[in-house]
Amino acid sequence: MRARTRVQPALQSGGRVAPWQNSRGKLQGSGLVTPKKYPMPSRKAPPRPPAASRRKKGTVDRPAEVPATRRATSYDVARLAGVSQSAVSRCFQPGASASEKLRVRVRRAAAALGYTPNAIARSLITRRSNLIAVLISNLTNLYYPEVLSELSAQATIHDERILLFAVPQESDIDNTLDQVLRYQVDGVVSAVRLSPAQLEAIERRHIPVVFFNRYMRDRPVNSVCCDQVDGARALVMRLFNAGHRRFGVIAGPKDSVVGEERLRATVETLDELGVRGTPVVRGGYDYESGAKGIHELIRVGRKPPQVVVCSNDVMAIGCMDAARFELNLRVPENLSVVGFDGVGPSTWASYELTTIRQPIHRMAEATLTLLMDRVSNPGLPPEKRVLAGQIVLGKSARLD
Amino acid sequence: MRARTRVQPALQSGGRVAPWQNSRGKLQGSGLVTPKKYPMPSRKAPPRPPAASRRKKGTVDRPAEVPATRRATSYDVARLAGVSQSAVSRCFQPGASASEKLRVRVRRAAAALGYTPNAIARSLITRRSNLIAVLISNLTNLYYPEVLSELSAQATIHDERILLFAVPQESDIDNTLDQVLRYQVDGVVSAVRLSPAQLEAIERRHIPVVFFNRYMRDRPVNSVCCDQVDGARALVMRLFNAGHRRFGVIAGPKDSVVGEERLRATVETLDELGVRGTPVVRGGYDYESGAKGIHELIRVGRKPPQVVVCSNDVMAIGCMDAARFELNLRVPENLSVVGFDGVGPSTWASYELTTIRQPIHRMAEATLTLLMDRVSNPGLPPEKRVLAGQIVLGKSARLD
DNA sequence: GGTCGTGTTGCATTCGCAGTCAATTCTCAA
DNA sequence: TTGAGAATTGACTGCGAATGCAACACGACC
Repeated sequence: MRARTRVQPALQSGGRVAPWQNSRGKLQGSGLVTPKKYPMPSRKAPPRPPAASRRKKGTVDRPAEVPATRRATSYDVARLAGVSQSAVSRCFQPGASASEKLRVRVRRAAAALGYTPNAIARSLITRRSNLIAVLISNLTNLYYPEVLSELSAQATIHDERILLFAVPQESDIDNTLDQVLRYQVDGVVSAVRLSPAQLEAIERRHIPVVFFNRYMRDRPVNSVCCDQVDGARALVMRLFNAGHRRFGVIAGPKDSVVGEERLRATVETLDELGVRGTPVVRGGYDYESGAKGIHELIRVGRKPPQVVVCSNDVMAIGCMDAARFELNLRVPENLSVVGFDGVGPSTWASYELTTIRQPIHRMAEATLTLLMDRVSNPGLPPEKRVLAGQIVLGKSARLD
Repeated sequence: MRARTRVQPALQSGGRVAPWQNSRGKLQGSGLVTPKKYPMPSRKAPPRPPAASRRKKGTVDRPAEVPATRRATSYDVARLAGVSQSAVSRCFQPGASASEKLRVRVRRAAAALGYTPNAIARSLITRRSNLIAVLISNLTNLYYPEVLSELSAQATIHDERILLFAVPQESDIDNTLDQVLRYQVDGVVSAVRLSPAQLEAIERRHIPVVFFNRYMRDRPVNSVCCDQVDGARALVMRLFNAGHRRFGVIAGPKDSVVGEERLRATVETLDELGVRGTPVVRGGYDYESGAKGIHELIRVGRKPPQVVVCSNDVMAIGCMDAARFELNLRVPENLSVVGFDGVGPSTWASYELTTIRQPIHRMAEATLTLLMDRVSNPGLPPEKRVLAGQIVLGKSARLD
């Protein structure tokens, strides 16, 4: 039977192995080898079949495949340096036992061959991929880029790489999760909602999960959140104390746990202050939702609101723009608007939003700490860390 | 010789191997094994020493380690399904030869054990990690999140995962690159600048690189760009035809190749139109740069500009805000402002920026096509794809 | 010189899976 | 019923690096 078609023909270095070139670099044969040291190769790599990358017209011993010379392995380095593979391995590990002399020698050989340790192979045996899956949804949502940026910085500190899964909608997460599991990630940071079954699928593999600004209602999970309740509460109180009485709320979708929390905190606080029947409209956390939201609030209420509490900044911005350019209202003179998040554009001069700034840096820090603690110590119980947000007093709301 | 201690005691299911259970699943001994099929285990896994995860007080046969049951491997599945490991492997490969009966049987066993193929191990042997490194700098820059989002979608289409490297400044890329190389990525998409030496380090490992909206001046590389020249040219012409004569430019930093191209195209077009001596100030592509820029332009020119051409949208927005709120100018009546990129906020009602929208979706598509072509066919020569941008006529510039 | 301790290095094995080759079973026509 | 060919399945090896153990080297000290 002829050789089967290769799956990855372009990446194979060639079919056969030269007899002298045992692929493992072990010394074979009966015993006529130098007993002490490895045979010192002439220089560079031992003679190999001519690299097909520079093949000439006639040199076709296989159908059009472009083998490209194999990447150097620790065996190659070992051979060139005249040491064992283990020695090479140890030279690239921080804590391993190896003399300075050896290290120099090995590093020189490695440099000559352009050797870089293969993290894939290392992961296989150490059972540590140094990979963290980050699940994130609306990258275009202004809030997430900063989160991702901070998570990345923190991951680097913990010597982890980020495997990014930008899930398009909050849909088809199952396929994504399958990939997450295949890659043997050390941990998962999820800024998207996971069903209990999905979470279980991950935990069944003993992979720790930390939710970012999100948690699950009916089950203890690791999570890092900004304090929605306190923030919303403080903001509402200030607005109330400044004399506002007619409130309106532009909330997020119902399936957003933290969004609901912001909403609940807002309404409850108003309740305590004796303000009832505040109209609430739903949005999708995007600009258009904010614009539509203010129109709707005006439509449903008996009198237009004096202040609109939005569940995030982008909606607040949409609300402000619509109020100014479509409703001819002045902000904050005729209408106060507050947001939540403290994203970059909230500070732009056109908006100067009054909002709750999330401590994203510290949240990312906490997230990775929580996660890595659980990587090295799988027995730790779930933990929720709630960090206080910071009120930013902009000019979008009249606060006396 | 007694059995050696295992390499990863914490992750092993137990110290000893049952006589029938050769660690590799090989049948050993002279020949007294069932010739046809593998011994069907009672149910689930074969009898093992009690999992130490639920160890009791007395059951300490190893020092306090938290083993946590090992993840299921293809051998475990094979044993449970009563087939060989190869069979299991084939059942999880799309094209492989396996009967429907076998597939069903294996999948059932896999489900029972919660088995997921180990992509790390697979990569080791196939020499394909299905990982793509994406190097990106200012994630907070409004433009990049959308890029990342689109790249991610495209990567998924090509069955690749994204290994994200969000490099803090344009600094210490060398360490980052080292990690890129270690992870045996199939390819690299770089939205950051690389030095020739850095690029060479990657190409030496035969890893294809595609630059995103960027290229190298003195050396052919794969790159996908938006047409800076045509875009800038068209925009300037329209502005000129609308009667503008006094231009000002807020450009990017000098080391941004595409930024320089935008600048050069702008200045050259103006030159052709007979407009000379246009003042140019430099910014860092951020909001504050735009604000500072307009002040500076007014300071350096004899007369204030009628129109400011900014090298990106965020600076244009900063410029507009400063013009309106600090200089009391009306946009576009007293000052026209144009940007470049077409990021989300450019369409907000407060700005309605006139800009060149980059076709990010198609750029991402082209990027991955270019890259994957070179993964499967390393011999392909470098290629540069330039896609036309689209003029967005907002209200930030008077265009008659 | 001998003994012990410390530090360095090599050997052999292992991680989980894919692919090769050979053996076996199945299919269908003669 | 048999044989040829196709389809399916299994045994075995190796991808590249890490690591327990053993062997060795070197020095200090008695």
